[in-house]
Amino acid sequence: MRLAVLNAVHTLPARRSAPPTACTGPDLSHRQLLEDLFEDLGHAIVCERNAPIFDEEEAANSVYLVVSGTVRICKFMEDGRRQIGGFHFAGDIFGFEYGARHAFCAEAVSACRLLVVRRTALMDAAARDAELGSALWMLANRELHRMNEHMVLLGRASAADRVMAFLRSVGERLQSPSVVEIPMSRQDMADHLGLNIETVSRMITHLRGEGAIALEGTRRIRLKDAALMAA
Amino acid sequence: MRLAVLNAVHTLPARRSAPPTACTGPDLSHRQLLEDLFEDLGHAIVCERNAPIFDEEEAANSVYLVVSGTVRICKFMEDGRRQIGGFHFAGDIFGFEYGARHAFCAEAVSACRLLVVRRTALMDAAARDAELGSALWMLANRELHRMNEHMVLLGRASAADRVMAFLRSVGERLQSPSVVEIPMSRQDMADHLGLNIETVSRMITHLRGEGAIALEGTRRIRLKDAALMAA
DNA sequence: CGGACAGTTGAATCAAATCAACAAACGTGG
DNA sequence: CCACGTTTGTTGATTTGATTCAACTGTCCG
Repeated sequence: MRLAVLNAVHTLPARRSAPPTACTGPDLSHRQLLEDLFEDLGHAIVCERNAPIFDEEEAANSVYLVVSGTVRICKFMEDGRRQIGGFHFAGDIFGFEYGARHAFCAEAVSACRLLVVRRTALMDAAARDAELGSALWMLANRELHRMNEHMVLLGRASAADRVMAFLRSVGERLQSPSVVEIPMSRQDMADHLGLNIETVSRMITHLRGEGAIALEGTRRIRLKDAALMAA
Repeated sequence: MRLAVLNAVHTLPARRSAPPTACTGPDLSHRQLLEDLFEDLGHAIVCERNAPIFDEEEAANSVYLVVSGTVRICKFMEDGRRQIGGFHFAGDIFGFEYGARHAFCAEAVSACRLLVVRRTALMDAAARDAELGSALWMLANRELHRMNEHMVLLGRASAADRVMAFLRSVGERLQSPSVVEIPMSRQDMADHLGLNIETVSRMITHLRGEGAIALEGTRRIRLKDAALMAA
């Protein structure tokens, strides 16, 4: 039942400039350290919209840094339903694994530029450089933190709360808290929030009716102050 | 709305023997390394049932290794509802944080013995010893992995599937896959699975009716072969 | 212009929550 | 060891929020 997507990943020369919309969180120096490392050790790839980056069960050989674009981490069930565990935006790192194989797959939500390093190279570098090890450590913990928050949402929140919280979180992570340019489809949102597409759509309509948000296009949403306060 | 619990954490002399029911996962050597470290650097504490170990917002100064007993990681919402992010059993480590403060609280599900080390001591040791750093790394990734699985459950699974998956997972982690001695209450299960207590109870009754499980007491459940296969 | 997606809206259905009672297990003190 | 109160777990009736099924609208792109 999985969507057929074009596998179109081409290599590109690595570039030196920092990603434009990165750097969420307090550890700017750590993040810079990691970006430098990816630029030194890694190579760049470009993925077009919906291209797979790695599949579930695939050998987990590489780790990825998002330069631009958005990536989704997902898992498919037998019946074709999909759960999106999270999204990664510019500056985020994804793809490290506990085991030798990926437990989830990664796909490009929008066209993406990524930097890729071999997992072994990263681990070696981390073993030599304590600062780097600590940066990776912070990153994993931040991810744990994000997931914990999301579990609360999935376990306890109403459909409207899930959608609102999602919009807020995307706004923060893309560094534009009041006008959010959503890179993913309603279906992606639904699969992330444990809802179905119709419910997501209805909740957006409902939040608009309440005056919590305003639509400036289906993928461009303005969050009203009141809604931002209630965080 | 939070339950009033007795704060009764006493110090105990450290002990050398390995925890009896530990060691899930392939990294036995890493786990041993961490346990040795906790015994060298840490001190032992005992918590009685329902005692808080740390609270949300509390400074995240320490990291904990479960010697025996069960710990729950939870978050409370304004309306008093609770989401349990996960449980920790003998051999598990919990309490590291991305920020300076805990984002969640930890409580003893049953009477517990824990080993505690200062976060700074652990980080220093990890900075000196690459092997140790890598062990911590593995641990965080395993936790990410577990959370991802749980998010799929919360987002997409029916009540019956959640309960069944939970019983299987507890069985595995306690190393008794077919007869599971559940250490937590139905309410704890409900708050972990994003269900309410009545639904958990009904699903257990339902699974019993289906022949997937058999009750040997409310907290002692036998998982039938068929149910174990369907993993 | 027309076909394919992506998103919205409506009506009917259903799974889980809620409200309410009851039963079983536990622990404490007589 | 048993009586009693408290906590924990189960079951039933009803309600409700989200899903499902279905139709329709808007938008992008050849």
